[in-house]
Amino acid sequence: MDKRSEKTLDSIYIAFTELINTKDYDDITIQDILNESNIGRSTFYTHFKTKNDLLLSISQNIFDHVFSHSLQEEKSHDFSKDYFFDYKHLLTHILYHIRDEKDLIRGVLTSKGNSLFLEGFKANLTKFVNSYYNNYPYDETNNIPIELKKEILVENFITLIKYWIKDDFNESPEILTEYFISLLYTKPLNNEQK
Amino acid sequence: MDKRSEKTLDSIYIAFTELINTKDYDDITIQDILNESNIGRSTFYTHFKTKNDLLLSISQNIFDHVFSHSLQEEKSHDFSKDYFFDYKHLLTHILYHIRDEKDLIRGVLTSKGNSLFLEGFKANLTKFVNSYYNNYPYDETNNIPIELKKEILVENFITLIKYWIKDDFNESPEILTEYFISLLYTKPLNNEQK
DNA sequence: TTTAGTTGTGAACATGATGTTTTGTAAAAC
DNA sequence: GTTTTACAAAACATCATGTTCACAACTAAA
Repeated sequence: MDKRSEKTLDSIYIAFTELINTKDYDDITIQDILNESNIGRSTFYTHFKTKNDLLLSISQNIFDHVFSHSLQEEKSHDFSKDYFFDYKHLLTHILYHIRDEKDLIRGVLTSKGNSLFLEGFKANLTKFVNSYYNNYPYDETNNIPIELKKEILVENFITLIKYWIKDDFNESPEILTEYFISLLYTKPLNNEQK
Repeated sequence: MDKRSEKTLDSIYIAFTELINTKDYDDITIQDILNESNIGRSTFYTHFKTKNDLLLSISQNIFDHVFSHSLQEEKSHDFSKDYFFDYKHLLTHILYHIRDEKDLIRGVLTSKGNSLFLEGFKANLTKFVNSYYNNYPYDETNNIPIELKKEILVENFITLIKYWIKDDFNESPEILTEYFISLLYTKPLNNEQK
């Protein structure tokens, strides 16, 4: 790849990371990105079709980093025993990768108008959840439709990340994993249930 | 209020409801709204400052309908006994109101660029959750920070609504309430927990 | 080092949405 | 019946978007 292109893409990514931490995605104009990165308008359009296209590209970079290793590990690994421990380990692994990208993820997950990123994030998490249920299809912890349960798991994970961001990534990935698992298997109430 | 204003606001609301069910919020232009509602540009701007201002107004209408009765009931009611049953009842009540507004809520909750509505929705749900924990501050069902737990509850409720929408509001509010409660108090795993 | 091909740049331009202002008209309020 | 208020239509300035073009800068291969 041309070194100039690389340099250009880098400055665009850096400019975007800078901007997304100062204002909402909706409020960032392509003009802002051109000013911040000091590149020409036509240059931007040779690399990206729209602002959303840029966000998709950035999101994909994040997902590659955060998920690819996990999914690869998932395929090469035998989950017939200790599946629970293994998935717990994968989860922690993902959290470590998320922390690596904290500047970008904080910006993109805190910002309004983040639906494009969220969509992709959920899609990747859904793959992960499906993989879990493929290896362990019997979930009798509560009597709700399995599709709803999966969506709840995905949303819970995202809420966990947002909590982590608010906490400025203070707690460890291991603690976060414990929180997530704790949400899955709660103690029943001691008084009336119905 | 002037009958002409009322009529104008109505046509704007109706036009917006129509549009939000055909395209994403981001893609709706003020021009679209003018065309759909057959009102003049200047008329729109005498009532609303921006498109977001319109969405805020519409959101507030929804929240007034969905939540006001519940919060009023919550204040006048004695929750010292049977708090659990009472909150369950309030929850079902809220779900009935949501179903009343299903066309608007479906559009606004399914659409991309819905962060304004979501924000207000979460704020109202948070009030509700806080009210619950004020009357019953001891939650020992899992060992996670109470603020995280509250956010999870709010997000779970929204996920539940989205599931309901996908299901085209087929299941009853009572069933939905059962799902939500079932998420709160799950059975523990019978094999290893840690 | 030269050359051929690719990529970046600035400027100019067309387009379309936003938001403001003005003027005349119709409806509501008193 | 008079006054007040809301409306529509049109014109306008502004701004972001996206395209085009001619030229400069860079890369890679001979």
